[in-house]
Amino acid sequence: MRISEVAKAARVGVETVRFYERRGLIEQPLKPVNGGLRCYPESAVMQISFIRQAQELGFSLGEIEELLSLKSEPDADCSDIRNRALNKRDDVDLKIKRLRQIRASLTALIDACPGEGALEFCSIIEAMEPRERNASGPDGTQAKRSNGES
Amino acid sequence: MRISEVAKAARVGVETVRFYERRGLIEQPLKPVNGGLRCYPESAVMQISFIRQAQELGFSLGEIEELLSLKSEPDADCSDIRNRALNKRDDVDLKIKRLRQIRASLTALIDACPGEGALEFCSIIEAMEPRERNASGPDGTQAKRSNGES
DNA sequence: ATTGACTCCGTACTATGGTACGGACGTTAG
DNA sequence: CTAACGTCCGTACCATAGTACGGAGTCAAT
Repeated sequence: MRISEVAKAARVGVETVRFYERRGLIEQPLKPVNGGLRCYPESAVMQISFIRQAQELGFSLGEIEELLSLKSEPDADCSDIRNRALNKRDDVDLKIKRLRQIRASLTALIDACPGEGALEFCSIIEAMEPRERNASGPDGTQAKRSNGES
Repeated sequence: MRISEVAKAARVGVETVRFYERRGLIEQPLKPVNGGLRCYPESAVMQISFIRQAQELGFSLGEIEELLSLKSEPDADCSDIRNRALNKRDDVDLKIKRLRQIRASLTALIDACPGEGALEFCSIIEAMEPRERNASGPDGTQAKRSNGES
């Protein structure tokens, strides 16, 4: 396959394939010795798909790299991978927990907001806006903002 | 207050305060006309705290900027803000939903993994690894791989 | 044989949210 | 008064995950 075919099949851009090669996430096929364009094995599509799937599972490219490199270590075993998945699940749990807190805060804000009228009465704004903006000089130093450029 | 005091009170770095100024998220106090260092009003701490809170609520700096600019529009009203909060809550809901799917996938992977033994038998790896790598072995693609026409 | 599409490759740029640096000032304590 | 620390400011840099570009090479069809 040519790179554009691989990219299309894996639903990424050609540049993304190259980017993954540069990152070392996928192996770049050698150019034919006689010169010419690289030929990609079908498996490249699967590899890229895997990367995208792993990203969807919340792994960063760096983590995916680690995962991938584990495979080449002869004495790595299943539990290494499993532990990573376990850790990642904990990460995901934490994220969910934090999002739930965020959601609760947003709901509180939404419920408290009258939903109409001027902003002065909007409790969301109130929650975030300090009472007064910028008073004059803190110690009365020349509050006139006529020019003041240094 | 001086910038370092503001930064400390808002629990951010001095550079972050400056960064927010550059971004236009907070107003940079004028330098005293007579020269010297900028004096920050107490409210600057609240403004920065608000930014951080809004970030925690899942708003990006760009969105926070929008929120902030809404306040200066005289005919903006409460419902604009409320709708933004509503939209953001929907975003959060979506994120939670996706994370739950991710979590389920991870759990499936974890449960299916024997948890010990060589990687060849690890179902997590299996789930992500295409059946065959590359015709010539682990990395021995080096062979002359007579560029079979692709 | 020439055109046009595709590939190869390095480099540069995008956005996001900061962090760090260096030199010139300002401020304050000894 | 001078040293040492803080501020000011522009600029450069970090990581992340790509995207874009320009010029040269390659390939297939006309």
